[in-house]
Amino acid sequence: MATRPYHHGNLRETLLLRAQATLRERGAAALSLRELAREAGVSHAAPRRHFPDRQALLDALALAGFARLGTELRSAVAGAPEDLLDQLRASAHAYIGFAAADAELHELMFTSKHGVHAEMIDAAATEAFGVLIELVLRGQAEGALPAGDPERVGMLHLATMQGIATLVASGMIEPERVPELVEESIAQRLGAARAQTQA
Amino acid sequence: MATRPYHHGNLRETLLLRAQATLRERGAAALSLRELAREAGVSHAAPRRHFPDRQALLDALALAGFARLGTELRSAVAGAPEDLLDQLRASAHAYIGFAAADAELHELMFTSKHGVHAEMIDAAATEAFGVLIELVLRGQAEGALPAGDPERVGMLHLATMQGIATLVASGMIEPERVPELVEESIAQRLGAARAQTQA
DNA sequence: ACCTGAACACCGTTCAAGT
DNA sequence: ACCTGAACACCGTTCAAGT
Repeated sequence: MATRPYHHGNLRETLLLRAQATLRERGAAALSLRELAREAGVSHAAPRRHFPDRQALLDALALAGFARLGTELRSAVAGAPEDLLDQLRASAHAYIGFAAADAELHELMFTSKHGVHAEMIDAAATEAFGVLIELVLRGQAEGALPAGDPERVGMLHLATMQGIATLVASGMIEPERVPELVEESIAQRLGAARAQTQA
Repeated sequence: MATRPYHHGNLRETLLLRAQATLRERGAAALSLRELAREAGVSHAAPRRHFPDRQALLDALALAGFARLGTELRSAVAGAPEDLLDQLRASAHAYIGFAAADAELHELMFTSKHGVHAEMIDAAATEAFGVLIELVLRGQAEGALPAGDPERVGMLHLATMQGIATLVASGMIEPERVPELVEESIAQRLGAARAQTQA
């Protein structure tokens, strides 16, 4: 019979995987280092080598969340037709869908107090949102989106997606209404660009 | 010498007030029913009459938050010139300012799991956002804002404010950049309306 | 109607000690 | 380098009992 070795060998990943499942199923409040340790079959103090405290675990979850969000945004855009409109739409639904499917994770990703890891998480977020910013840049180059500081126009678009996602998660927007909100948002930006070029 | 009476007489309000301060100063994670009870000079089980569990306290805080947000939005609009643009600007900054000054409360207000009190909180949110929706309606009547389902146009505006607020709170938007984002947002909506009427 | 006190089962965090 | 076990100080929640 194989006895469990003293060194787990893969504890960090094991803890992180279980934590992701718990977060999704029972929320961030239900996350406990001790319970995760129990589930991994190690002592309650073992996680400490990998996550010095509870916040470190939450931050690691947020970080992994941004990595996955980035992947999903990229593949949504890659899977859509070449058309700018289709890609804007696809990325919007990918973003809002991510937040709806993993509301607790999404909340964690945008919480105000990451403390020590704030910089790392900010960098991951910037990386994840890179696709959206690129899309906006392309739209501006085509004259389809409003001109002006690309960072500003991109951030505004991002904020709108973020806002819709949060309002859906908090129950203030019914999921069925998401498509028309996305359409309205895109239509208004295109309209604003048209008004600019006609001025 | 006056001895503390057996009945506190005002325990619920006392707990709520202290909780608001703690939330602002040390965050939601630091909120403990036992500590609040200690600070109020009652036994640790006393809060139970007023807040059956911790979530009930958090929900009460969210509810009070929406009430205050509604007040601040209304007074911001009331304090601005008659001009639609000025009022849109004023309400936007009031909203984002509220979230910046009370990031933890704002987070709590839009969390995904209010559970039992979700309906009550939704109603409070709708009430608080009433002013914004009225503003949008007026803008549509003047032809200054895009036409179409007022709920949709209003929700989109709301979502944008919400998104900017969240991104500021999470450190992804520097506070100094808020004014230009607000201006860009308003300008794009006005532009979209112009493009509509010219079509 | 409102509050107390004891009890239960959980936490996060720390640290000397083991492998 | 990684994990254990005991210890400490905290929780939320429950409930019989007091005023």
